[in-house]
Amino acid sequence: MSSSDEYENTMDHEPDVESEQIGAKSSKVSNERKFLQYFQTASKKLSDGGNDPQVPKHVKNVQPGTNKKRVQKTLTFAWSVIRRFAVVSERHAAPNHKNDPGFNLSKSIVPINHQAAVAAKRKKEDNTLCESEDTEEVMEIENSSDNSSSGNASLVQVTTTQFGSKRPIQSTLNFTSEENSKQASRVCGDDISVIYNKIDKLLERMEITPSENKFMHNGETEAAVKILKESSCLSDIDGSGFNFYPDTFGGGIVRCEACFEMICDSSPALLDKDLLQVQRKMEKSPGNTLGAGLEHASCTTRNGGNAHYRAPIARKRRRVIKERSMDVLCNQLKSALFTVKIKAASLHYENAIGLVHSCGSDVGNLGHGRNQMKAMVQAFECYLHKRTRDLLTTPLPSTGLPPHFGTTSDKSTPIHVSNHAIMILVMLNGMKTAIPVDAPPVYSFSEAGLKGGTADELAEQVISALVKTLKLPNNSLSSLMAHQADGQYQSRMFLQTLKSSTQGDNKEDLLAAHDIFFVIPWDTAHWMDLCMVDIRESSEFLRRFIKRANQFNTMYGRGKGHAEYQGVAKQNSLKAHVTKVYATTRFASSSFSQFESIYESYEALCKAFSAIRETDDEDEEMKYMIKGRDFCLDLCGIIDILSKPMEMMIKSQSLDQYLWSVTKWWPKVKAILLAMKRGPTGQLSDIRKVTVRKQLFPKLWKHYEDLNEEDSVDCIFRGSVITRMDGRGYGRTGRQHFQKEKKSH
DNA sequence: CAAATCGATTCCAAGGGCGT
DNA sequence: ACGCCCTTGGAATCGATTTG
Repeated sequence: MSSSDEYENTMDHEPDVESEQIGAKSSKVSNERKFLQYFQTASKKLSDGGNDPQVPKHVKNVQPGTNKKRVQKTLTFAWSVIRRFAVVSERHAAPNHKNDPGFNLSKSIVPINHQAAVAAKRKKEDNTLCESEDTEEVMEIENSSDNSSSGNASLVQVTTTQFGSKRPIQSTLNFTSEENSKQASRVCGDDISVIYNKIDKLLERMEITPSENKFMHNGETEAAVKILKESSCLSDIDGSGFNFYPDTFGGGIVRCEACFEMICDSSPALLDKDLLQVQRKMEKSPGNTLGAGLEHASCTTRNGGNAHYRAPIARKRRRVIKERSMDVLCNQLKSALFTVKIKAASLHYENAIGLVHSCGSDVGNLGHGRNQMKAMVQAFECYLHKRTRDLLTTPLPSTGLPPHFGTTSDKSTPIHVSNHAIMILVMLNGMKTAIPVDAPPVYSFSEAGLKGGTADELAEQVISALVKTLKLPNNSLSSLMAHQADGQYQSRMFLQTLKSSTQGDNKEDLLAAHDIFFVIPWDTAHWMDLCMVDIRESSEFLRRFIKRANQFNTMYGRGKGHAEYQGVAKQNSLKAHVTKVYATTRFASSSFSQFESIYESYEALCKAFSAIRETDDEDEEMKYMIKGRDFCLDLCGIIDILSKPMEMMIKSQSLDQYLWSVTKWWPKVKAILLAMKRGPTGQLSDIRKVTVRKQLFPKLWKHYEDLNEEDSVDCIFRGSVITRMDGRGYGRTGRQHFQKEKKSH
């Protein structure tokens, strides 16, 4: 956090649940992958207010070996067989282990791949009995609530006492290698009863132990035992706290969930490994057996039952941490989204985190740097692409086909690098929607030289955005119907490349250079803007007029001039629009508003000029430029003439107008323009004898009489009238001129 | 248990935009 | 032209985890 001092006093309400670092915690899973994993849940949580019952399931899915469904189907039979033997074996367990203080719930782990187990056992009997069990090491979670500085639960090894019985209580099965298990699966025998005995012992001990062990005397374990006893098949143990973990050989292991989770959580490296790999990992020496390893992952009553007693506590703690992690992640993702929305640099992600924290929300204690935002933005992007992909590949209910769509693209150079912005145009819930896809850099430099910018390369970029970025399947490309772009894309090469990549080559179409079913329409607005540029550049009249109109912005656009303009307008209670500049690089339609705002506030502008800036100097250019009668006439005329084309241009820019509507608009506009060309009627050489039609030139008509007044002092425009003298440009003001004429008469 | 490695964070500096 | 601010990449540092 860049300004941590500011927020330090709010640290009091930091929950004291644990001291583990919450946030973008690192593990074997890469940062980006983890964000992607979390993002779906997080985004769902964002959307439906956090009441997502799927969350624990999802988190669980990250762990291996929890695929219960498959097992419940295949091994229901096996479990029922085991249960049948249970009654018989009860007699065995009671006398054999009565005086066995070490006998415990660690036997809850029972391999039930029977054939493999039997074979392994047979093989084991050939060898000598394994003595390595006498001293065992139990992995145990250190209670980390007191040493919160490091915070992370660490594994410590505890040497446990020896079993009372000499013979191995749990038949340790030696199929740690794939070869052994393959060999084992070929052998079948009746020693399987040994396995059943283990389960009997387990059940028996679980029943006995609670009375002997205060730690085991909690409702959860008792309930688990009850469920386990009443189970007749594997699916019944659901909810008992024990779970079936399948292995890769079709068998599996019944484990105490809480204890196993505790082990796995404390050693994240185990998460990426499968069952046997976990086993090997947990074995300390190669000589150790699978059974011994399993025991470590089991629920155990050793150490006075402490381990199992702690496991549910640790589990609850983990769940609290997980929930907090989701909260934290949501807050962090919200901050990142906010930063994106305000179009700020990722540095401001840090500021957003600071703000969120200062508002009392939990932001964790990791993942606050701007570098973290990169991964989040990538996750956003991937998610958006997925949503777009789903939209484009899901068949519509009406047609049974995926929706047709179009693309549009344009180049842009914000600073130095030109980017090719590519968007998809598609109907979404009945609304025309433009979805951004990608913006690859146009030009690249390689050993072959400068590359990019040609028509076919641009077309390839469009295709690449669809195929590589969006990962659309190839058959979806045939739904691409059109590409909308400006002049540079109207080349045959672009169409050809795009069409052959999406819909395959069709020579007839290519020869005709167009295909009515695959079109590249030109953006109407761009086309009209080019017309406007042509008109502007070819007309000295317009250029001069724009130069004169820009004077207002120069004078009153900002600073002192702006204040004096606004002040004068307020004093005289006049309308005062903010002046604008006619930007030649921008669309003519956006610059057209300049003329309108001048028209609206011309009186205020002139008043401000007359009041403060105007001098008595007859040669002052400015007063003729902005207060001339010809300027007023031109202003009204230009607004009248251009208003219709500009209206059309603005309409054609909006997304909710169909491109081809312009074909209906243009004849009307053209008719109006032609009618304007015919009138004003009268002798144009003498402006005072020209009549203006109200319908065609509303503004000009409105002010024409005023502007024709010989003494125009009181006209609305309040400009000094300037007449043209002897074709030598602007002479004196109109008033001076008429005064002179009057004198001479 | 120490070294190595990895990841997150912070500090620093260069470069560009923009207002004065 | 100058200075301030923003952005961004890289180096340094710190802490946690893994490995030998």
